[in-house]
Amino acid sequence: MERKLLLLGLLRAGDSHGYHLMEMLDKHTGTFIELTKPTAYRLLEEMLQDGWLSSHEEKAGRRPARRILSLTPEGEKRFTDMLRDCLSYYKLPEFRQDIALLFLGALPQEDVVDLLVKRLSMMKKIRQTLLKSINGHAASSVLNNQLNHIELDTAYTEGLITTIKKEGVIEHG
Amino acid sequence: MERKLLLLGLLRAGDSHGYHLMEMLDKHTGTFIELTKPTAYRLLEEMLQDGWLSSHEEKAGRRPARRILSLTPEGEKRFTDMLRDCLSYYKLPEFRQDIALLFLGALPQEDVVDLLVKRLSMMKKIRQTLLKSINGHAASSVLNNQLNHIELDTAYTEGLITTIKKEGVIEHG
DNA sequence: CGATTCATGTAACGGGTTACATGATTCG
DNA sequence: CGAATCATGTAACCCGTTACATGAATCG
Repeated sequence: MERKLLLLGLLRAGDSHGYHLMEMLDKHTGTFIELTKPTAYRLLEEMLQDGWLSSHEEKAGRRPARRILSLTPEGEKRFTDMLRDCLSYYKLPEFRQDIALLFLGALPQEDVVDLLVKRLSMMKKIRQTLLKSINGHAASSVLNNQLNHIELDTAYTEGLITTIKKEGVIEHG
Repeated sequence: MERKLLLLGLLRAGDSHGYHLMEMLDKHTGTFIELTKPTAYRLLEEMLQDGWLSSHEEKAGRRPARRILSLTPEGEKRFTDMLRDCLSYYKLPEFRQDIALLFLGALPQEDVVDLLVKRLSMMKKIRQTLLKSINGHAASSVLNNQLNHIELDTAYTEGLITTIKKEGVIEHG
């Protein structure tokens, strides 16, 4: 599972605790990965149970104690195993958003254009935030690939809009 | 939710029953959408409960009875509402598979190349099946967009491989 | 002194999958 | 007669989210 891989990968760079890991992810990957606190804490807890991680409490000043996590040798092994599995595997991500495009004929043409324009503007916002997180970023190669994907969708949507304006909605199914 | 939209959209074209809907999806969208039987039956059941659909039993020959489903006016309304929502919304799909690319430095260079080559071959298989389902297909515009996405990833991965061969693994994080 | 940050989590729910259960019908 | 097709579903589980709970420390 990729999220465990991610957490283990971060811990490989140095011991850390849940809160700090989440901080790193927010900055590091931006929109790239969505991983919420409850999920992260649960995954870490699981990996502790399974012996992939060890922990000790650390009191810095009078703050609430941190649970510092470290990779165990077992965890290190699992990391490389999972890494090999993930690297050699590919799956086309699901483009659920495209489902709606199958039914353009169900709405008046002008409405379709308006709605697609809204969709376009969302894309452009996302593109902007992606661009920001790319600047001077370690993982910029991966993020650049994402940028290319969103630009592909943008071009596709723009094409759809102009086609619809010219030739009307194409009926599917 | 896009899957309900999809089922409603299919039912808009004519009354049908669960099994038949699943058949249409298998042929129609190929790899495009993954929707398993239990999910489909549950979604249909929910929409029946909510009055978006009505049903009647139909005994064809001596086969097990079919539950024929029809859109109600309520269902028709929900369909267009959801369609508008989905059309005007965009979200970048999550590329979880890219997580592994953040940690290429953790493996020997030759291994990374081998693993990425495997990944490439999976991409090419997926591309092939996509190409097949595009031929003479109603939803070919959307499928073509998907094809472009997979070709983008292919090119990216090929680029990675040649870079690694030339310059070694780029360290992240 | 109120808001934000640091730091931990739990509870409840949503959405989806795999594997299992059932049983008649038709095809080879 | 055995396998595939037609047709319905349930049970158990996995993965993930939102919203909530707690509480000290620091900042403005």
